[in-house]
Amino acid sequence: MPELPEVEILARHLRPLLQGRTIQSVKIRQPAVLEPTSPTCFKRQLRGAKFLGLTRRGKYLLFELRAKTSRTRFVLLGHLGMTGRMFLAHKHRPLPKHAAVVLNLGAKNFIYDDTRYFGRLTLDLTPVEKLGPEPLEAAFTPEHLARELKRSRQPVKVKLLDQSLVAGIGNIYASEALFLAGISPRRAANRLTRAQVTQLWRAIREVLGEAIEGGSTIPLNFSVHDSDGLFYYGSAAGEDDFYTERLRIYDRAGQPCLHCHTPVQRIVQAARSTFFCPRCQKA
DNA sequence: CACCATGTTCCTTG
DNA sequence: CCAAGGAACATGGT
Repeated sequence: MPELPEVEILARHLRPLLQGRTIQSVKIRQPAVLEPTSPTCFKRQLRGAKFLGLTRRGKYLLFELRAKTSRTRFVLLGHLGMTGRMFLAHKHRPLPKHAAVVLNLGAKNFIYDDTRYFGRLTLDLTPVEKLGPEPLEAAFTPEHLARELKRSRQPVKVKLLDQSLVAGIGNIYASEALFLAGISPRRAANRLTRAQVTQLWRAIREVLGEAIEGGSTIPLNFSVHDSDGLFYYGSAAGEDDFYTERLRIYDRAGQPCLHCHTPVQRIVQAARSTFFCPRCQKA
C-alpha cells in the first residue's frame, strides 16, 4: 500500500529491526526487480554488508549499508511499486509465492515480496535524483507549488502525480488532497488562483501528515503478529476496510459526499481513476 | 471474457 | 528541447 505515508510507516517499522544486522546471503527469485543492476553485481555488493540506517525519500526507501570488504558505505534503493511488501520473517517460514528477493540476516530473512514485480530493490539511485521536494519538509513551499503548477496546462490532479513537482503523492492522496482543498481535479494546473494554491498546499500536507499519524498510532492498520510474533507489514485481516475508512473521497463513487451528500463521482484522467465531489469541487 | 488495481518508464507525437 | 498521451511492465480480484 505504497504512497508516501505507507512508505514512511514502513521505514519507521523496519529501521530498528534492520539496524546493525549483517546480510549472510542473498537469494534472487525475480531478477527483474534489480534492474538495471545485474544479479551478480547485486550479490557481490550485498553479501556480508551491514545495515546502518534507513531513510525515506518520496515513495523510495534508502537502505544505508556498509560493504563487507571495502568498508565503504553505499545505498540500496527500494520501491514498492503497486503491490510490494517488505518485512522480516523467521528463516523457516515458507516464502510467499511472489518473493522477489530474500536477504538472509541469520535467524530471520528480510523479504521483498511483490505480486506484480513493479517495484525495485536496486543499486541504481538515479530515480531519486529526479524527485521534487519532500511535501512535509520546509523546501516544499506554497511558492514552489505555485511556480511548478504555472508551467503546466495539465489537469491539476494529473500534475500532482508528477514526482518531480513534489515527491510522494500517489493516486489516492491526489484525490484526497483536492477534495480537502475544494478544487476540481479537472482544473488546469496553471489556472488555479493564488488562494487555491495555498489551500492545496495546506491540504497536501494535512492529508499526508494525517495518514502517517493515523497509520502509525493504530497497530492494526499496519502490522499483525504472525506465528513467530514478528511484525508483518500489510495483509492484515480487516486492514482494507480500516484503511478505506480513513479516506474521505477515494473509491467512494456513488456514495454521498461527507460535506454535502452529493454522490461522489469517478472519472478517468491519464488512464487512472479520480474521485471527487462535483458540488464541493466545482470546475 | 471484461474491467479494475496504491507506480514508473519508455516511446511517440506535436 | 519540452509537454502530453498512451502503452508496457505482470498478476490477481471481481
